[in-house]
Amino acid sequence: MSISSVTEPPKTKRGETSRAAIFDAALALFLERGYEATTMRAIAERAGVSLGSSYHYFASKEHLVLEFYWHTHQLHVAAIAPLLAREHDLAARLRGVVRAVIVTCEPFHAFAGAIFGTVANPASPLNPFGREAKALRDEVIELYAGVVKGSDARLPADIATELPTLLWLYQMGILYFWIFDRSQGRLRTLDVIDQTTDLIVRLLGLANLPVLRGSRKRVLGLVRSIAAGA
Amino acid sequence: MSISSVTEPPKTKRGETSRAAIFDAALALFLERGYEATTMRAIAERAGVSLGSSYHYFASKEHLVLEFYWHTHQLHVAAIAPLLAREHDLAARLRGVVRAVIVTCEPFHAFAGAIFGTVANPASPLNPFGREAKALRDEVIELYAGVVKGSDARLPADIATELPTLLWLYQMGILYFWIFDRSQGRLRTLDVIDQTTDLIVRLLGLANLPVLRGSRKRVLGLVRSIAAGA
DNA sequence: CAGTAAAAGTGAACACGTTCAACTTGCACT
DNA sequence: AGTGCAAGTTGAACGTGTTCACTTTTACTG
Repeated sequence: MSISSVTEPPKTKRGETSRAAIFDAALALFLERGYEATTMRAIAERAGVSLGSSYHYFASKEHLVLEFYWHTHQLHVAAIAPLLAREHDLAARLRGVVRAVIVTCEPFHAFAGAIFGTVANPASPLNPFGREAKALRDEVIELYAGVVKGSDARLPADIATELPTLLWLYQMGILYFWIFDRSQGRLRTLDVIDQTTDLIVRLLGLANLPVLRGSRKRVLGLVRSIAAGA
Repeated sequence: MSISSVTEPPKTKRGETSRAAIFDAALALFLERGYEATTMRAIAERAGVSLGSSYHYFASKEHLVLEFYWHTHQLHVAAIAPLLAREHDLAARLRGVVRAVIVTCEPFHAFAGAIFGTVANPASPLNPFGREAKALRDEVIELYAGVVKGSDARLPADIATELPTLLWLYQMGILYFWIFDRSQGRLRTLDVIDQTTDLIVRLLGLANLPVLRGSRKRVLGLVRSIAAGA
């Protein structure tokens, strides 16, 4: 498990304490008031440090968001460990893992939109495809590689190579849908997850059919070319 | 052709002049310095109005971005008119229309990332799925409905209904890719467009195959359910 | 033409994210 | 104990987007 550092990690005990206090304060305030209504001054005050100190540990308010992503990612990893150990059917693994994403993030739904938007900005180096998010991105892709590898599904090599990246993209799509979902208990998102994971596994089974062979090659070529550029 | 108003339109000649001056100044400054480096004060100054006046016509800096989208949309519509009149092959129409999007937007590539990110924010009512962007969204979807309808392709009714919305989504995906594309002459994006439009048309042809029937129904059901929620 | 209400226009003031130069703390090494 | 230096800390100051109470201009009516 890698260290979830966004900027340079603290080098002293005191530093670690301050950094944690700042992030904890930020998370608490995001929950209480939402992202935009939470000011850096309020975060610093609640954390018991000065405004300047906050910027010593987090280069910007957005960096607090990236740290938040790390936080939820770790919650997610912990949540799915039992499932991944027990279940070996690909569809069930996929469904469970993606459902766990939105269950994990549910407490943060109210401010997820503001947070997602901030970091989705292509101009920011913190955007999902950008430099500063690479460590997290790689870890999530690795997670999905494990979901596929640990299943009893037998996939062609070319698909198995690109699938984890595609599933990472798919997870982002689900999260985007979830942000807009105002249904009770987020049932619509859960339903979409069930249907799409099923569909994905079904299409994977169909990919070997002669009629789809050509399209499959083209799709994978496209995915490789796109992934190479990012 | 609808009026491209973002907030309430001006009611006097003088108002129209001011509004246009503000937008023109904004566009010029975005081109010169980029989006973030352009301040509302600089826009007001170049437009020859006061800071407060800018906010009389555009409720926020983001609203200037939405107006910018209207602007490029109109350029796009004008650019594709000849093609749509002449060409009736669906693949060619689609390729031409999507290529025209990025050709139209090419002069703005440098600041497109900042602009896209600002308005993609799910927390903003200006986001592509949101209330304030509805008029533009509907118009683009209508444009793609025309692309499909004016072609000689014979599509099943259920697909024809949902396809325009999917193509609008597809266009946003292409734009997102284009933003990150740093290749010379944006050749990578053009290549991706050629391949994906071909692929789309091919898959549409395959949708009637018995093996895909089930998946097709599920995909369309999904699309309908997702579109209904937005 | 006078009156008036809506539209257009103004700039000072506010709160925010961020920067920075100066200050304090604590550890390593002699 | 003393010294040096990196890490940690500070809050005033800057520039930004945005708001608002107010003034000026415009268009229309009796």
